[in-house]
Amino acid sequence: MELDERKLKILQAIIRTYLETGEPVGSRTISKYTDLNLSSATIRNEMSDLEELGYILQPHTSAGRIPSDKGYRLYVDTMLDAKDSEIQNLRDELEEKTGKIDDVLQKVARVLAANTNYATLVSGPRYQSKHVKFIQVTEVDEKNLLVVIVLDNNVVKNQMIRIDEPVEQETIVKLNFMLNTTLNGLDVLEMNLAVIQKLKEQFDSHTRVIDSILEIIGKTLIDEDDLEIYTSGATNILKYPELSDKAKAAQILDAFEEKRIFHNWLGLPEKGRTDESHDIQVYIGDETNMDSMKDCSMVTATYRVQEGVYGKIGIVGPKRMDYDKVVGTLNSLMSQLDDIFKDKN
Amino acid sequence: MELDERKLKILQAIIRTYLETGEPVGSRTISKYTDLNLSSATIRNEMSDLEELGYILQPHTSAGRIPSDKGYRLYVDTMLDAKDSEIQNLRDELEEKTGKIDDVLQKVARVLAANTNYATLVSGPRYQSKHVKFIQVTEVDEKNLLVVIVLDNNVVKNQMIRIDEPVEQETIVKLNFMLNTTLNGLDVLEMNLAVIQKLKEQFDSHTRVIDSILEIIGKTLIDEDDLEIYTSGATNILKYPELSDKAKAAQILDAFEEKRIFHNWLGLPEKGRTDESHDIQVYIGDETNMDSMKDCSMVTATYRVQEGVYGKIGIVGPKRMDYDKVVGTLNSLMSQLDDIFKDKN
DNA sequence: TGTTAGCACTCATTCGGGTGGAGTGCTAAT
DNA sequence: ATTAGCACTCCACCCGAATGAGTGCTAACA
Repeated sequence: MELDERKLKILQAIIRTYLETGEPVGSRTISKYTDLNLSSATIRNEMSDLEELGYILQPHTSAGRIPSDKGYRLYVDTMLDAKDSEIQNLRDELEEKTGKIDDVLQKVARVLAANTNYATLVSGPRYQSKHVKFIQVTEVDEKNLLVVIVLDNNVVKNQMIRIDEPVEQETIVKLNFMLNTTLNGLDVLEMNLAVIQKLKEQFDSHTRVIDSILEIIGKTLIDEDDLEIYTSGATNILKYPELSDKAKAAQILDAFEEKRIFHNWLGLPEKGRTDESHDIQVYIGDETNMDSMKDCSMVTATYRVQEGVYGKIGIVGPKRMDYDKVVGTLNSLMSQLDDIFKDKN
Repeated sequence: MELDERKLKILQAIIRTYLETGEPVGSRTISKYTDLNLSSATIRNEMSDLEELGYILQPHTSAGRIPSDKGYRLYVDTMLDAKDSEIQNLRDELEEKTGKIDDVLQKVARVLAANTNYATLVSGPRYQSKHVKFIQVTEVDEKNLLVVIVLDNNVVKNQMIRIDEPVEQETIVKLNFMLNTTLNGLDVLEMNLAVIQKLKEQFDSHTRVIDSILEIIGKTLIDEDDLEIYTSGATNILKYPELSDKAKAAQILDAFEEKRIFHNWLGLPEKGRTDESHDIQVYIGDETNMDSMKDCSMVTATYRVQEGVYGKIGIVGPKRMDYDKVVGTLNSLMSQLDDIFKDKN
């Protein structure tokens, strides 16, 4: 059996209708809905075929059909028109850019959630490789040294170090010089034992301080944890009856609270259709690879702050989410985000 | 009519039973439950009185009684035994103190939620007054200056400033000296125009830089927003049928997502019974002053990191939450937290 | 006078049967 | 190949009866 033109049209009609109503759709509805002018009986036959092909399924005999994951997949891959999104200019709402990128991202999540009525998440930008650009150790008072590290992506990290005995000013100056000359531009991998040994030798009287500093640098460079994820509108999922039974809702909401679960999301493989411009991906059900999301779909996009620095945006909703609108909205948003980040650099 | 001994006992029995079952409790149940050996009829009479006094209410005729807010209040104020909490040593779980206070607090929230089956929130420590202890401006590269500010509570803030033209090393040294001598120890209120004017005069060629720095300092000192609130176990509320209908649940969960709502919580007045040791407060229903919490109760405690630096811990659950256990758990936790923070200083 | 047994009454919940409607699959006619 | 018609299935809903927990009241009792 083949998926001919007509079957496609019917499948599309089924999915469209189901997206709207959230209820199983029957042959009569489709028979009226389409421009095919077919009787419900014919539709029934076709539906029977579509079911056999795995694109739709019946919750129980004598109920209408609902799209299967395979059906959604086909729909997303081949049937979305890239129609203009009717979303208003998000930019206005983002315009008061406080300069802090995390505020912007949190706001993006919020705006997106408000606009789509789905749950959203936005990951902070990830830097592909981090190098030390600048290190500075300063004495704050007799008991505290402050270590400031600037990475080549202009991210600044700092940490206090407690010291037992005061360190002379001169030593600090020397230390700074040494640190900057030896470590500058180095990746964490390149800070091998030889380099470290060399440093320690020079300051054998302050090994504890050096140790602390190296530890901080290490942490800073490999820190995976501090990858922020901003979320918004998690409770939107309660709006969709098929997700709002207690067990399912708790599972999904937990995921949004315990954002850690989404960390692996950042590494999800590309799946099916890739939107030319903004890397928009759709994951349906199990494709998300997250058990808690198995009843959801997720649309993601990637934004770039600058070359090699990117983050992701995700929208989570029921499988019957309005893919068309979401993709449109994301496209529009991404363009605007690009602009905003461009302005910044 | 007076609240005599017997009425109290009956009220207590009603509340205890209701806390367990979550369902209206009838006269017969109480008649069996108590050691009073009274018939259900007598209990009924007493209940009728208690209702008239406002301590309990009937959801509808011919249902049992449930405690009113006033009833809970009385219960919490006078009937809690300070029995030892059976909670295991939380400290073990917190022991791997990563040194970062926010990690510790997030963990506290998590442990607490797991132990109580309620939703928890923990506010980051708040500093009563902030003064500048140390400022440093450094040139990171030709286009960027880095401003590092250390407050007297050892909180470090930093921000980059873009500059159009390079600033000579000498100027920076001078600038640092000036900033530290003029601003050191000052509160934001004390940085009046005179001080600012003086600074600007000295560096009239770099007013833009000075402006940026002052702006950053200002923001740092009055920053209210960066008061972090950590939450955990929000979805626990779905476990309680009386809270898990869609509208209510969404409202409460929203509050936990949009943590901002809890900001005013930090300023809630003391209410009723104050636990001697750890400032444990119970807010019932509207007492929380948050509309979204009107069907919940909230137990809060205050922890102190050091003199004048404190934060709050809150537990949110249904009104029929197990106050006894929660207060016990909090007490135990607070002692352990105190120790942990003591170690740190 | 406080306590209790008994009784009539209320009201939420539950359960089963009946009904309507939506939908299907099959068959026969076009 | 399409369609009309029909029998059949099954969910959803409504209704009414039964259930049962609980109350308030009254009258009797110690």
